[in-house]
Amino acid sequence: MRWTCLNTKYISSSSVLKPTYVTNTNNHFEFQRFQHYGWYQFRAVGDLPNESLPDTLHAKSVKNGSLDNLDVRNYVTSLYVKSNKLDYAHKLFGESPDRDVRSWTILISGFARIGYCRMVLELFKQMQIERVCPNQFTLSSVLKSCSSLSDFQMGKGIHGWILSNGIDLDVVLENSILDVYVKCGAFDYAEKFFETMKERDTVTWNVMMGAYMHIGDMGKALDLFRRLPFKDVASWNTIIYGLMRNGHETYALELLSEMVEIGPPFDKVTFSVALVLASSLYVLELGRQIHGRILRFGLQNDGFLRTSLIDMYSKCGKMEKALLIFKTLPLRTNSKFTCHETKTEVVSWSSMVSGYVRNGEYEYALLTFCSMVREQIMVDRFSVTSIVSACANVGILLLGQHIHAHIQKIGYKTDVHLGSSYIDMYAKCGSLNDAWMIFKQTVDLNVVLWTSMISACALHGQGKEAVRLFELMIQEGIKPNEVSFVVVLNACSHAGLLEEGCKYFSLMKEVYGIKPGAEHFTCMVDLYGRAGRLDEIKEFIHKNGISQLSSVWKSFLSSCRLHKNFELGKWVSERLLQLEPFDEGSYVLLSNMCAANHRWEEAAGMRRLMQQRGINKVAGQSWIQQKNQVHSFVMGDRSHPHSTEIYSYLDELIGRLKEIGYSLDVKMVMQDVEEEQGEVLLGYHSEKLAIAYGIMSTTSGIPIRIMKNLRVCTDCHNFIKYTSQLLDREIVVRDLHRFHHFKHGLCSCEDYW
DNA sequence: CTAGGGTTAG
Repeated sequence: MRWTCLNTKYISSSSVLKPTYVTNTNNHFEFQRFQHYGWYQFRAVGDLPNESLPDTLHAKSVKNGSLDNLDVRNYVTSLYVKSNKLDYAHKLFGESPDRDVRSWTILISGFARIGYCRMVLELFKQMQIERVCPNQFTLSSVLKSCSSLSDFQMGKGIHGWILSNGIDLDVVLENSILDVYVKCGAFDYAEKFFETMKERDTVTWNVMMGAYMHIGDMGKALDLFRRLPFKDVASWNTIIYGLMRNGHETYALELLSEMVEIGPPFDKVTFSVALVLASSLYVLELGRQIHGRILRFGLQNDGFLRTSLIDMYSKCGKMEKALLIFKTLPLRTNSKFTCHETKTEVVSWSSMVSGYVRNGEYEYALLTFCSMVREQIMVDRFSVTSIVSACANVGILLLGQHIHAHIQKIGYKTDVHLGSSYIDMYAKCGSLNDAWMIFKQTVDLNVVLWTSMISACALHGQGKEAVRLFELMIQEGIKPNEVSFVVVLNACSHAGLLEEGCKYFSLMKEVYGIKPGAEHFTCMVDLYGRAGRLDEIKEFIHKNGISQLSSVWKSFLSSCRLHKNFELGKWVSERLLQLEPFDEGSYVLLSNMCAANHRWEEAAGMRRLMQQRGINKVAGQSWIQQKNQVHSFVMGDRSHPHSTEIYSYLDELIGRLKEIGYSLDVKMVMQDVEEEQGEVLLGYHSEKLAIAYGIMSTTSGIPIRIMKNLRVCTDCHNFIKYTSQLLDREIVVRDLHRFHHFKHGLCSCEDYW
């Protein structure tokens, strides 16, 4: 986990986030937004010779009275649809005195094409009320929308209706039905239906292949692919994408090159899939080559490929490149876009936002998000989710609340994606209560949501509560996955629950068949270490063959320090330095272990070695938010405008604390600090300065929240405990790994962090 | 006027 100190002056101006769209919580909400940004400002006409044709024709037919004719009206409507003026088409349709199947179909297929599924279903409902019998075209459009929305009931209903009304089923319609079942995850239905199909074409096979890939049955999918008599581009795309999603990137890459040799030429989707493949393999070179091919094919202006490129570069850590691609986005001129292009424009923006978040550049993420709002780009669910996650990592509660309110104003309901981000955000911003509130309010709880909540508890030192939740989750019939186990093992190790931890570790392997990864092993080593079972760690490492994992050795070493086992620590550190000769953490750990055992000479030697090897330590920094400003402090810092007052208040405070039993251990301050080392005397560590400022500048009663980029040292931890007692003040400290809640002289971590 | 394949969460 990496925290960032963010300067809110750039982003806190609340006017920036003023909601600009129509707020409505009913079903038409999406439609209104589309109207607001979408088609009405667009004039592009696709394949029409003259963009004003529908309007001209419309006006003409009104004049000569031919608009009373149903066929003419249908024709004009279809022209509007073609030119992406769906609002006009809809209006004309609504004003019609009579409509036939064709009128409905034109409109429904138009909305289905641009992916506006809710409108399709709404129209279909009206159609039924007016007792108009749908034809095959209508039905397949409606089914497409059902599958996009994963509306199983609706799809099943339509299927039943088709059967009972004796509608002719052709391949296209049958494929649509099959697709609905697959998309809704009803594989038993899909398979049963597949058996009854009269005719099967390439599309049918592709759908089935995709279905097998979706449930992770690679064998069946590959078998099908190999036996397929005719493979089109989509067959290749499906199989390559499926392999990749199932974690077989290398195999996917092999097939991609096979495709180059003997397969059909690439299309847009192939390029897109190939880019995702490059980024999941972290092979920037491959991505570059694909980019080159896209340029050669002249496809660089395709919206979807632009977002894929942005995504690839950002996943490979090249935000500058991503930004270059992003800048090729045509400016909004209100006349050039079609609906489809608007959609990919939105995705480009949200890709940028999530790219910045992924790369830890939260400030840019927030700025981009703000521009998005300002430029009136439709803020979609993706960008909203990303931005919540940016707030989580920035850790400013006020900002998070602000964004939360804004999202609610836009009208997005809290689904699982957003919900888990909210929980994470509130937890990381220090408000466990709000995290709980979101958790309790969300209706469809899935693994990710539960895992977020369990992680939230663990983060705030409530290990036992985390374990209780984990048990509850299993009782509710939710299957934990690998992340859930990382989180629960983490909770166990924080709370010192060795037995439970071991139980879950074997449960994971034996009952859930999850192969432990580096993180699980590290948690286990941590667990043994905190419980003081140092000898068992050696055995554990040997037994599991994990001696190449440096995180395991790091955890081992800090346990040696905790239990002051110098000899063993020495042995461990040799292994660690072999694995990570340039990692600052290893040196810091080692020097601290020496210090903990009063080996001052060796501790100093360690730091000298670091200097010789040119390894720099991250400077300790603490920050506190007051109103719209972030005040940050480093040790011994005098740059703050009120620094004189802060220091004299701190001295006075330390004096008063000493009266109730606090003693400043200079030696400890200088040495036993994991991160901030004692070049400056008297222990003006950054967190003390931040807390002093916090007390001075706020009224009593409200908790003081400070953040630190490193771990808290023992002395400061002590200092804060006494302060919370003396001033009867709640102090919340977020350090590198967790939250400490200080109250009445005690800390939620129970002095074990 | 019609089907299949491509980016969000812990």
